[in-house]
Amino acid sequence: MSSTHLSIGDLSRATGTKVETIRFYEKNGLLPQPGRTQGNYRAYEPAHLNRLSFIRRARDLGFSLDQVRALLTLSDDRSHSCAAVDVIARAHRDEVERKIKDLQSLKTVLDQVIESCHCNIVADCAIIESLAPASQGS
Amino acid sequence: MSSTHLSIGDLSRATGTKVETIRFYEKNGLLPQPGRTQGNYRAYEPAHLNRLSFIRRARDLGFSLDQVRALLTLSDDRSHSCAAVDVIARAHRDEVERKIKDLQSLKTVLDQVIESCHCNIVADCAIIESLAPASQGS
DNA sequence: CTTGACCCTATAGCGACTATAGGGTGTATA
DNA sequence: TATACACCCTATAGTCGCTATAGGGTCAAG
Ligand SMILES: [Zn+2]
Ligand SMILES: [Zn+2]
Ligand SMILES: [Zn+2]
Ligand SMILES: [Zn+2]
Repeated sequence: MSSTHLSIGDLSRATGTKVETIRFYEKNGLLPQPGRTQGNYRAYEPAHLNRLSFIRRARDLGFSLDQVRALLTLSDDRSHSCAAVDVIARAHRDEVERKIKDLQSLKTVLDQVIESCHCNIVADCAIIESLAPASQGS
Repeated sequence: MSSTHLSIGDLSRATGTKVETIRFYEKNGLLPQPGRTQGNYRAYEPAHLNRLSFIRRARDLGFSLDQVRALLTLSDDRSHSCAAVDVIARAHRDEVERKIKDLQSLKTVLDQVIESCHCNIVADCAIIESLAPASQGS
């Protein structure tokens, strides 16, 4: 392998991505197919590393693979308006906001349920009671 | 079907659970197999309805199916200490708490990223820049 | 007697990986 | 030179919690 080419392991180490995940991104059209060595090893260019870093960063920020694909396409069209980028980012932020709210009200209920358990045996357990619809007799 | 028996559709309507989901719970050992009618229809007892309500309530609270299975087993052993119930509930609450924190710091970053976009074209877009590792040239 | 609502099984799909089986390649060392 | 070992390859199946589809059977009403 020439010094300008990177193996899949190099990309893996450089980005903290599992090798299988990199192949998965390729199979799913997020990462373009690289050239191959004589031994059929993938031989990446630095641009591949940049692209993979982009993907991972976007994934870290919680964007879906579909959103990442869209962001990549947009980022390739450098002269295009970035309005579409903004739309994707805001949609994602709104979703994160919704999830936070959902989890917060969930936690409130869980706190109440857990707090209410001052018992010893399951028959009297307020946690179990809070799950059961009525007196169970199965 | 006798009036004391419930069809899968009855359970579905009573709990807001899709029919396929009920069969899925049965296949995965959460809901015991009911009797069958002459026409091979599932014929549920009221106890099944209670159990399904329990499952759904626990799922609404975000417990995993494994956790629900454990809670069901514990709730069947009425004389047992409820310490194990407490452990499951607290573990779940802690996880929810962690997720909230993760999403909150995620949202902070997303807010910053979105806020920083005052541009017009992708080439200058701060959102794209925040994803890219360096200047891209692929 | 046919329509239509309901039910059955079995299987595949979702998202985003992860893991396994069963091999091939390339290099360092005994 | 043998061989050990790290690394790479493909293809396929598994994870979770459903959901959807295909291709049928059952049952009551009109
Ligand atoms: Zn090249
Ligand atoms: Zn208790
Ligand atoms: Zn019965
Ligand atoms: Zn912008």
